[in-house]
Amino acid sequence: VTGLRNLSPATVTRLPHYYQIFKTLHERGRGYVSSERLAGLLGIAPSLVRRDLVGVASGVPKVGYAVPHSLRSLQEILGVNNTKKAFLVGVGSLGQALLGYRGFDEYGLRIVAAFDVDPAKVGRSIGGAPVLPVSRLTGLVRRLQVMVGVLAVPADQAQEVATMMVNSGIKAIWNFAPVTLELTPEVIVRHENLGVGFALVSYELERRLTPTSGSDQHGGGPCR
Amino acid sequence: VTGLRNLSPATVTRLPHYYQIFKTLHERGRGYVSSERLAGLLGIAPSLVRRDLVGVASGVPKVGYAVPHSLRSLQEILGVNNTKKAFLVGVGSLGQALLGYRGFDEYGLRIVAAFDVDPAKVGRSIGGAPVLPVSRLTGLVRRLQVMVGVLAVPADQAQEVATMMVNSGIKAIWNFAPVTLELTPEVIVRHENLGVGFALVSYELERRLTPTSGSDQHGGGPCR
DNA sequence: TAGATTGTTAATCGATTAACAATC
DNA sequence: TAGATTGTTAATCGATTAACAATC
Repeated sequence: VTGLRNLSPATVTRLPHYYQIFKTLHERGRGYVSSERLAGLLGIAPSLVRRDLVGVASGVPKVGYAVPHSLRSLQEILGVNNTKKAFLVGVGSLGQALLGYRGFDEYGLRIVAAFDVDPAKVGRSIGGAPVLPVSRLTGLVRRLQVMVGVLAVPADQAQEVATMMVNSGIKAIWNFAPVTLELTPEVIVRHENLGVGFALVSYELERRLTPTSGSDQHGGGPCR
Repeated sequence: VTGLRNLSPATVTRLPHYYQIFKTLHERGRGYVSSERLAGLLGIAPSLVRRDLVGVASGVPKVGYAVPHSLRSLQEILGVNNTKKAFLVGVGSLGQALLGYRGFDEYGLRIVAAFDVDPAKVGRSIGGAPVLPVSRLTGLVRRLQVMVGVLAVPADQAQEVATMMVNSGIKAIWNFAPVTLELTPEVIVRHENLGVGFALVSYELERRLTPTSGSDQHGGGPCR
């Protein structure tokens, strides 16, 4: 009931979805929820839900999982006990959307400053983060103990900025630019690719709409 | 070499990453690439790369996969042969970022129109899509044969808009709003949750930075 | 030819499900 | 108490890897 460490990667990917669901249920005033209902919302088996929630929340037989308690527990695991400071580079429309996204704190991401080359953007403050000139990044990473770099620059500048971030001491890069970055293997890189989400939607549409001979119509369950 | 249908879900999730990589390699003028190099970039085994690419591109022993040919083939599988029309609702910062994202076409997503309740936003055109009043959505879905709804509205309006979309005939919802939607099981729903990406970065950081007794330092490979 | 790299199969691994005893 | 739902284990499934023959 402390961190992500002991969980499997598969469980870790589902945790934010559980969080989302518990938050929604909480807002709707539901006090308890069963593994069966959660399973339905996630498109997985109830037993897997119960297993995922070991070490997150304890359920009550015949009643289910207490929504407020589980929600608080998830907040601790994902956010409170797990906060990482980050710099975001590139204050275009995507960068601004990311900065404006209230709720990264809840997942443990604290964007302490944003950077851009455009002097017109420098000086403002978006979503609580000041926008600074990129030239100042290098000097601030170690001083503020920033671990994560969020890359929201155009594709043709991503490699350059990524290299600079890593040289400045950043340990992990969360890349939203549509390019493949080449960095030393010690650096953690995650390429966020919007195409992935849509490819899965598309795949599911094909599967359900193409009338394959004599097979069941749809596999059921949402694709999370 | 036609669609996504015959591929495994796991392969489908990687396809956009392959596409990205091939595009980057193409821009850098590389003519061929080996499964080993691709595997390194994706953090998977070379044999899995070779298996993924069966039905996508054919490699040449001792040479590798032809970059331009593989790229074109991926474009066909993901985009050309697979195009779905979509409506986007909610032209806030995220909605605008999504509309401005050149490259959805390449993944088969064609956003033909955007919708917003704010009259100030209506009438403009962003990323080639006209912004219309939400009231006009229902009448246009069947007329234009729109399959997909992209939800970029605030959380508290998402359920309402989603229900409307489904009643209008939309078959799949790609949801960027931070809420859990409740819809009939025939509807395909994908909840895009930015927390997932960051949770995995965070997980990897913990894994590598926490010095567990006598275990290997880092598992290596990027986390895609 | 020799050697590197593909395509493919069998073995391994991890994740998911089904079943059931424990529990409120 | 009876019944529903959890926690946990064993069985299943699918995805990944390793190995190797085929090929250029």
